Amino acid sequence: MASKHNTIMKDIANKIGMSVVTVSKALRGHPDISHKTSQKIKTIAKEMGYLPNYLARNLSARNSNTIGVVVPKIAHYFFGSIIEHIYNKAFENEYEILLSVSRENAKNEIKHLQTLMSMKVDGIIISITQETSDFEIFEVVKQRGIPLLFMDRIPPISDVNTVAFNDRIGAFNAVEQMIKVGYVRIGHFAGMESINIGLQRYLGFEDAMNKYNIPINPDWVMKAGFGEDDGYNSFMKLYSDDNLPDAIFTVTYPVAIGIYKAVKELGLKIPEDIDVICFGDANMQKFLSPQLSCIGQPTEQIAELSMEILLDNIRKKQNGFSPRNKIIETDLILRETCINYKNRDRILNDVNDHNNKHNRIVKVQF
Amino acid sequence: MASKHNTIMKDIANKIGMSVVTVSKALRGHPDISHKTSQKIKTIAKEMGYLPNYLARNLSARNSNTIGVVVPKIAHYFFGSIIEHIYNKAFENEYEILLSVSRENAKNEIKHLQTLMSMKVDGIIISITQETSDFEIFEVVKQRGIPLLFMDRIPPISDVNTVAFNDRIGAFNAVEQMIKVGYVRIGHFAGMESINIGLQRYLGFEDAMNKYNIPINPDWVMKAGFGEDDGYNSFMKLYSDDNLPDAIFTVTYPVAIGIYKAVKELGLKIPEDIDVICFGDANMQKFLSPQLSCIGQPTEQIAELSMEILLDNIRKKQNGFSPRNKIIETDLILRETCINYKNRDRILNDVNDHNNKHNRIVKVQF
DNA sequence: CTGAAAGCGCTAACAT
DNA sequence: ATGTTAGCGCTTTCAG
Repeated sequence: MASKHNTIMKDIANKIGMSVVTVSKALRGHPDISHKTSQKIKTIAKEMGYLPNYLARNLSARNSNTIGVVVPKIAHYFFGSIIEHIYNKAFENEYEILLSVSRENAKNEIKHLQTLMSMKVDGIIISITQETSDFEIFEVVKQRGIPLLFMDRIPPISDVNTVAFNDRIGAFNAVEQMIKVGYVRIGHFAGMESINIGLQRYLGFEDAMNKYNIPINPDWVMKAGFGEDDGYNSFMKLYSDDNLPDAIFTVTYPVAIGIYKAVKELGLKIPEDIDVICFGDANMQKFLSPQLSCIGQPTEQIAELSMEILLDNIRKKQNGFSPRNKIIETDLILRETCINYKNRDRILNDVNDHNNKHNRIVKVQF
Repeated sequence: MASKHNTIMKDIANKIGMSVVTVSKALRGHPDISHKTSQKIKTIAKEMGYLPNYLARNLSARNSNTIGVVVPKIAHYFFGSIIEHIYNKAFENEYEILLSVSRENAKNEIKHLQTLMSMKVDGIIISITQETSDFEIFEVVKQRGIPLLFMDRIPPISDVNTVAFNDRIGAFNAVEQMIKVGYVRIGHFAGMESINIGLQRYLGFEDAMNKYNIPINPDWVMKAGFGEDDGYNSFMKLYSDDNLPDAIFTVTYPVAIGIYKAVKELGLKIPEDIDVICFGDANMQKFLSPQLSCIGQPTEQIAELSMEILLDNIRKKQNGFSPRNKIIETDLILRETCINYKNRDRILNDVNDHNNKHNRIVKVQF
């Protein structure tokens, strides 16, 4: 530290002939100190370019005014957007954010959580990776008394704060939309079931299919990951098996993008050859051709609510705080996919077929 | 801290009847300690769920093994991608990343820089906001002896590390491509000139126009920001003035997206009514319709090089380190825009006109 | 209103 | 090979 300029409290204290304690108190606006000396000290501090040493401050004060955030990805509209909102909320409340990116890797996730604990953050907001299956680390966090909140991606453990979207209803709405448009041959590119968003979205899909008495073709339910590659590969698989459904509901928008990519390569057309709707909105979807319809997740809402609950937990953790679990509703955003029959005749045939076989009426809106 | 489980070194020391110092050394693999006791201590530490307190460690060791990163945005492919690569590099080198997002706000930027200094980071990588015009804070960082590196967005100050793309040549290549395709009526949606990427890309535009002796129409040079809104508004302005060029080179891809949006709303067509090429690549561009051609920036390269230089600076700062300035070349990525004439006859007329007037030959490749 | 004493958890320098 | 001493910069008692 060969720097000219690294004022500490002691320097200020020496300069004005007072003690370090007085300086410390004055700088923090402690009522002990008279307004006059307080002002004087603050002025001098500014003149001398004083900056507090948070390591020392936090070590001694045993709180850091810092909250840790762990997300699986960052080059991704959903998380990018959430993080910006978390920052805003943190700023308002004079908290710092320590951001970690696990890159969908459970080992990284553990490492990051340990680091955050070692940095003595006041609380943690986390969206777990798609592969997280060992939940012990979360127990450790809890046992250490660090307020913890799971956001969007939630592990099956109890007694923790959670804020999630209503994935099941959202998925249901998407699939119901497909059915209302007239589709019967419906596929679902799903995520892992080990994670809530994978499972719940699958269940929503199932709910809708069941409600309309449409049998689920297991060949068309591809359980993979949440990424573009997963969508691409799943689609290619079905295509090469010559076993394409008419429309696909995807668990995330990158998966849908993967389908767009495959479709483009294969010289197919959306929605004529295959129609698509996805869970999750992103800025770019309205620029796709055709514009991708989706289930929109209000990211600002999840970010703000998560922060509010966590901050509340931090403030009240001494006097007993019971974990809260919140669900946020999603929006059905209709753009240019899954809004129209793609092949009136074939669909009519399919539907008639289906209705004959299943003694159940699917209405088609043309 | 009403937690059951917050082992500190002292607890370990007590348990095995040794001193805290021995534990500290053992845990860090200090050669002082015999392999045997070292192993023993490590085992016990693990059993007791010991996690180091970084605040204490860093306060006493006066280095934090942490580097601060400040970026203007995060819900943005370019920065998202860079950050992921920075994380990878940091991991390899056992560094932590403290990530701050300024949200294009110079005040936030200053605040974040102060926080990072207060947190005693070992070094800082920063991409400044589009509005940063007061560079004093960077001097403060330098004076404090904290290694500093500017990445991509660089202020006009000397004696600091910088890693940037060759914006001028990149822009030149984009505009030359437009000219080769046959455009003469070329506009540029530029950024602020106060920041290097704004200025350099403008200069590259100018270089190309000059090389081919095409006069620059100042009405078509819109100097605004780097966002989608800027592109949208600029385009709407030109449109409502009934003064559209044939093709536009944009300073960033969000600006181009803004044009796509305006074009869609106005019922115009790309590239028939207006052609576009932009600086900066993003995952989504190949899904736009038409696919947007651009100048690609190798994000992995800039991230890795930045980290390497910064780490080198950190290691050598005691024994004198001279700031390094690196330039990375860009790629011209041709997709579906600016690859073809949009109106052969008109362009031929334009070009003939132009050649007659300027005694210079622009070749059109049909 | 101000300050002296003690300590946060850890590490570096110097013994032993 | 292990321990003692001192201190990182700050905050929290508790006396004055």
